[in-house]
Amino acid sequence: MTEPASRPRRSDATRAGILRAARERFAADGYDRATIRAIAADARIDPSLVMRYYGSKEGLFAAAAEFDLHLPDLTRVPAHRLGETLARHFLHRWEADGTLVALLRAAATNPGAADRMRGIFADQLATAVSRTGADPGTAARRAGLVASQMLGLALTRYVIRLPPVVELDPDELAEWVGPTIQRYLTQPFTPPQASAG
Amino acid sequence: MTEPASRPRRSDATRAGILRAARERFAADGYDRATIRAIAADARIDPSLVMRYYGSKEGLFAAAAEFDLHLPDLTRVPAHRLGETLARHFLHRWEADGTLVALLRAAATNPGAADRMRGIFADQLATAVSRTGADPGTAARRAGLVASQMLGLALTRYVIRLPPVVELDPDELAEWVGPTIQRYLTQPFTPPQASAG
DNA sequence: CGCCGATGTCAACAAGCGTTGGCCTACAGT
DNA sequence: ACTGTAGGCCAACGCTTGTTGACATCGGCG
Repeated sequence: MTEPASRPRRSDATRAGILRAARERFAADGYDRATIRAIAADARIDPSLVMRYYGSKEGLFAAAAEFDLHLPDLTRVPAHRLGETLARHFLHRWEADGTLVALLRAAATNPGAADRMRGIFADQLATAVSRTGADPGTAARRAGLVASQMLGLALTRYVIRLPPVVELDPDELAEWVGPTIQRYLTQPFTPPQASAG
Repeated sequence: MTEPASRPRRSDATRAGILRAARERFAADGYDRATIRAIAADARIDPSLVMRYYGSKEGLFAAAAEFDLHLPDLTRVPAHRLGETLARHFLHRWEADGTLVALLRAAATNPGAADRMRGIFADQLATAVSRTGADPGTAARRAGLVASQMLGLALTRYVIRLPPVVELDPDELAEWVGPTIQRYLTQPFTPPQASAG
């Protein structure tokens, strides 16, 4: 299946350039406002080449929005540090790679992007959470709650840029958010609703 | 300033219809994909009327994205129930009015919408938080953390539609998220980093 | 050299967009 | 009944978009 590296095609650099420009544009502008023409201009090639190599704008986005959370093996993390570990990992990952921001911006208006976002969190986050030893019946919900906080952080910090969230540095954010994640992962379901009356 | 109600203009119904259709379209499609033509079709009028009444697409959005969180007076809420109260209020408010979702979707790609979002949280949420008796020096950061969780919930539930977050009902969500908000509002800053070293 | 596929450019297409100005219609004031 | 005006529709504009197909250029191979 994997072709032998015998023929490093001369166009590989062009392909890669298009992909890099596409990621930047999608991250900065979202799916609709990022135009093929602008991406091609950034990569200093003709727009029609984008079509040749990626078929369509949708195809280009699909290639540009490939994203791996690179989640660590949570079975090797002490149970009481799961929250902090995850929070730190997410922040570190996002600061280094804008792809998630591109995907997030696009997911707000593009159904395909939203679908891919759901896939990432089902395949990667929910899977990792289910390996923490959490009750399998609750793992998906716990992963959803974790996603709500971590994506909310990405949204307010990188997309909407709420000043207080932008100004806090990653370490401070992890200290605040870590315990939240920890509780979503470990607190028993149906919490004491004692005072209900 | 406020004109006497002497002249209930015949076009008021049209204006309102445009606004209603605009809110729905902006909420469903975001700023770019929501077209004036589609909004006009929903309201069963001609696209040019939208221009007559709201000047431009930007103007229409500005009118459609007017949003009041209607936050309760937090000084009247017992200190230990602030988190639960706020979480419940947000969820209730969003289930009833799609305007915030419209603003959220648009804010992902439209700078003006993001600006308005920042304004809402500075003017309404940060103000309310600062009245809880929190240290004025930390109130803005606390409000930012609250926003990160609540907007993350809105994002995953209404925009990306992560299944586990969609399936939980508002009461369950409030039980999970309430304590998070409570901690963001009340936990002292520079939390004990005892175990370091 | 002469061929040929891979690589890249150019010009144009049809469609959709926000926006504009002219024209028709109905109603209030006299 | 006549007229002015507010409310509404229609057709078109200029522009940008994704996408396409014809044409140029390069680089290895006979």
